[in-house]
Amino acid sequence: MADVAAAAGVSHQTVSRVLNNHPAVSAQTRRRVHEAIAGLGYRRNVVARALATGTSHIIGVIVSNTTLSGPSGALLAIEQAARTHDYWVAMVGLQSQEPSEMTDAISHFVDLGLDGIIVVTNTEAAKDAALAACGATPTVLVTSARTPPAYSTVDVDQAGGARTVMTLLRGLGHTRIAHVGGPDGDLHAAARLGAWREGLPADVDADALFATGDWSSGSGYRAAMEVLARPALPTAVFAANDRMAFGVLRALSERGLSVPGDVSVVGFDDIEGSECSIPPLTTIRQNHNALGRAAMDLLLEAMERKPARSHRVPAELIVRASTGAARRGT
Amino acid sequence: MADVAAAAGVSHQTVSRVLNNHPAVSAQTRRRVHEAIAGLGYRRNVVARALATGTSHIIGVIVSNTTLSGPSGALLAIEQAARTHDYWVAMVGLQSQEPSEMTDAISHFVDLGLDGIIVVTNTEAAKDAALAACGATPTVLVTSARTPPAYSTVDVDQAGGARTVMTLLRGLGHTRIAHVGGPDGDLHAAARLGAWREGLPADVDADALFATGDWSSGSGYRAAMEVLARPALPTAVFAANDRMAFGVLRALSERGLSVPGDVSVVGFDDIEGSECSIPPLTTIRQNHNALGRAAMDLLLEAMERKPARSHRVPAELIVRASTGAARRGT
DNA sequence: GTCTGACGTGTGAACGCTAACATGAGCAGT
DNA sequence: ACTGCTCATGTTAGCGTTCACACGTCAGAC
Repeated sequence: MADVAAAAGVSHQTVSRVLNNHPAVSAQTRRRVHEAIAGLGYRRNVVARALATGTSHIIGVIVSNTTLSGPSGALLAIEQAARTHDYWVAMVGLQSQEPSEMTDAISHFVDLGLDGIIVVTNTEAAKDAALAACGATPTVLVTSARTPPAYSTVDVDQAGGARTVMTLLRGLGHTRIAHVGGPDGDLHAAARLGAWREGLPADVDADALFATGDWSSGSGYRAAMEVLARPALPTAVFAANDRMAFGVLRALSERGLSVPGDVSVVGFDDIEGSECSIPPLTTIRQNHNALGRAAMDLLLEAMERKPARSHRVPAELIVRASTGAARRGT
Repeated sequence: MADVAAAAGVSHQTVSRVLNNHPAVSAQTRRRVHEAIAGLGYRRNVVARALATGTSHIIGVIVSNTTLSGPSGALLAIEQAARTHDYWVAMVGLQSQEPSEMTDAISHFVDLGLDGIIVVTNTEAAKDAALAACGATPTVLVTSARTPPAYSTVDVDQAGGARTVMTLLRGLGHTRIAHVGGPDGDLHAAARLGAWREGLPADVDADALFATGDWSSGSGYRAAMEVLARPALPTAVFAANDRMAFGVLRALSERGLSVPGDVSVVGFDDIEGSECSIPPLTTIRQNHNALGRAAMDLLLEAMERKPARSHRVPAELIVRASTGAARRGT
């Protein structure tokens, strides 16, 4: 910067003013400085600027379970939204459910002097660890967990999406609707499970229609096989995510049951490939881009010390060929 | 830091030495400083340290097309590998194929004073833009592109994987093997296409057995429908990725052709869900973790100014139910 | 003609750390 | 007793910005 100042015949402070678009610089000086910058190929040192201002224009994003399409889609959408606001993203993908890993990641981000942090998490424990560690750094959570009112949150309307599924299936005449749920402790799994149970007729034995998976397609296959081995066959299966729904489709296929003729199947997420399963899968689409934009907007508000608020992104039902009317008499 | 120094009754420099595990500090002083640090809850300012040392312990990762499972899997694996070496990751997901977007991202990373950059890209243009912008910052490319010898590269052995597929199919007696290729300009698509063409018997008309997609399952479906509409049916289809293979499976199912009875199908990537397609998909597994570890190792070497070298991660054939012997007489 | 204010610019310190050198104590060898 | 070495620690000067303030200059008002 000193070189630029010398080349333009001004002080380093004037160069700084030009760089920051400070109004009190004459047009002529401004031009001379710009020429000197271009001539010397000068680039401002971002680290020194961060040290002097205490602001880095970088936000941190922490995602809990990156092997899933949901969190990783959210990460990428957030990064995209951040960049449209001229923020850059540092990220950590947690490998375990250990709260300590979350704590370490957050406190490193705080040390780094990041302008803000967005935490994408699906468990209460991870959320609590994040809030305990984030201190005064503006933080937004992408989660379905309840949070103290001081923190903004964003999530896709999980329960609403799941209720839409149940409304669709009930409207098609289904009553014995099985559910392949996600893992215990996962808040999305819990929200989808809750909506399923509430959408079931009161006289149906929910426990007999329920099995649990770990989000993987293999676990969906096994869960479906387990349910199909029980006395009363379901007429529809609502899987808590598309991958498990793939496993359900395969299980039904192997058992010689047609979809949707014998059994209807619904998933959740609308991942790539759902439109080309056999048959194409009815599912709930999560709008990651809207989620990412909302998270970034709320973080910007938090950085301006505006009051926290929460935003819920609606889920969209995508009806494909895997759902049809319930068979009479079953 | 001055407070800690005062509390421990030493100079700030001694505190710095303790923090950096400098040997020339007596055990007693070291203990007193540690106590003072704990007592005051002191945390070192990472930005100031970066300014003083010129090193940030952060690496940048740029991924070209984050909507695909490959690049996003690579990103997450790299992040994981980086953290085991005590490096943190700043990331950018490019939204377009514009070289200028790559250039902007890289030059911002350079400005940021990152210790190194890893670029995950599948196109020549993006690779060239990256190399033009990275300057003196150590850079490793995750790509199949040819690069100047000054740069280390890592990739999964695309051609080798695709050759394995052809060997398998030929061994099962297939000769009319169709290929659903990836988009033009994509280097992975080109490598897989090349291996397919070379693995075909000389007297088979390759053009009649080829169609192109854009990696999406829908495009795989359309490409398969196009090939199936031609006079001579293939006995096997090799799709350039699993998602397009899903589309192929659906197309075959709708045309009433059984898999693998009438037609065998092979994909590439082994994405989640491939084990539960109908039928489960034979495919090539890409080891993202090995890729990420190798990329990080090479970057560490580059940061130490060691000579560049390249590493190729082997691809693994996963045989599932979608492949079987070719029908006699077809 | 002096005062006032706005405007453009320069000066010094500060941000919080580390690198390089300086200092001083302790000890062994001559 | 003096030299020379090692070891532990302190002192000073940066790293490259921005911030707070001081300083001129010029216009307009009285």
